[in-house]
Amino acid sequence: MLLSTKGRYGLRAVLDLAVHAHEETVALSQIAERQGISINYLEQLIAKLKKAGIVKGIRGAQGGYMLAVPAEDISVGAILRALEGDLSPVDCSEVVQGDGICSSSDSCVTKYVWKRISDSINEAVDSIKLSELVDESKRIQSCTPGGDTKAKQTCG
Amino acid sequence: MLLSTKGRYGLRAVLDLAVHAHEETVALSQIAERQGISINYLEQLIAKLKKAGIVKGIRGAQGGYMLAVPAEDISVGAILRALEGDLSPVDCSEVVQGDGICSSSDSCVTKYVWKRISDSINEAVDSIKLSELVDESKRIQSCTPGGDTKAKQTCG
DNA sequence: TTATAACCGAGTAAAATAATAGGAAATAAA
DNA sequence: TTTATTTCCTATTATTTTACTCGGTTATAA
Repeated sequence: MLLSTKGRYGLRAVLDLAVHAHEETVALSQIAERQGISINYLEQLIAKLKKAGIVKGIRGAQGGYMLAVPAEDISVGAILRALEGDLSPVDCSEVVQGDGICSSSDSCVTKYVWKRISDSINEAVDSIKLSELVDESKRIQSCTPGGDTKAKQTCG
Repeated sequence: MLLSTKGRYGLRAVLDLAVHAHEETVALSQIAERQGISINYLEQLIAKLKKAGIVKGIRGAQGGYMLAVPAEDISVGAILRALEGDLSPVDCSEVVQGDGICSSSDSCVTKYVWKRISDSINEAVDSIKLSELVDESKRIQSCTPGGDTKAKQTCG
């Protein structure tokens, strides 16, 4: 459980928003209900996403949220970092810097380990775009109208 | 900070143990002092490593710990998993299973994301063997006898 | 016999997480 | 202009996890 509910709920919320992007705006209450997340808590998560420039809010009646940029331009990495902070396995000071020179030789070796893990995670999350998840999500939905999960053959 | 002190201290402790493996056994008190970790806390970490078959303890006076298997056969992944538990970003039930069929289509898409992150992390940590870290550690030590960190040129 | 050191389980303080709560400000619609 | 809606903002709180501490028991070399 390396990720907290912030990242887990938050990604689902953004995906929900992206899937329903054809509507003008999507109210938090709708996302909260669909995803089964407390609206008050979701409010805090969306605030982080807003700050990171991933979503934007429209205030007032009939207001709501929408993506600030196209889904193609949003990576899962950007979303998760906005919600969870840096995805490094340890804090920044413990990750070896670019020049590869460590101040403390004692923990220098483990720093390389943290760097390799860190790079690996970031590479993985940055390679996934929100648009991919939207496409996949729509594909799955179209296969199971009304919750019919029998049609696995053509939709697996 | 995806990893807790368990994984961070623990890896350093195992590395310390591996580096000093030429001695018969290494007492926890020695590792604790060298690494600046509370001996009582370290005791709990080493218990996990012992349970995982990574180290073994020799009881009694002049006892201590040693690697249970050669350093070549121990991956950083095994060490971190022993200490931190599963390195998955979310709990097991939220990671898509092998057959690629999800029960809940709603969160199915995010499960693929967790799986990709999970695979990426495990691939990274499993590819690093403890013996590599030992070699690297000895190389650095030999470059800086008495803490001389000026000899970066030949040792970078 | 004694010193040493692993082994074991319970407890505890601090921090982080996961919320809850209550209101202020903006805006569309009536 | 009023009202309903919805974002926006800050503070508080309950729960959980983390990071230890403490006090002992058991095994064994000297």
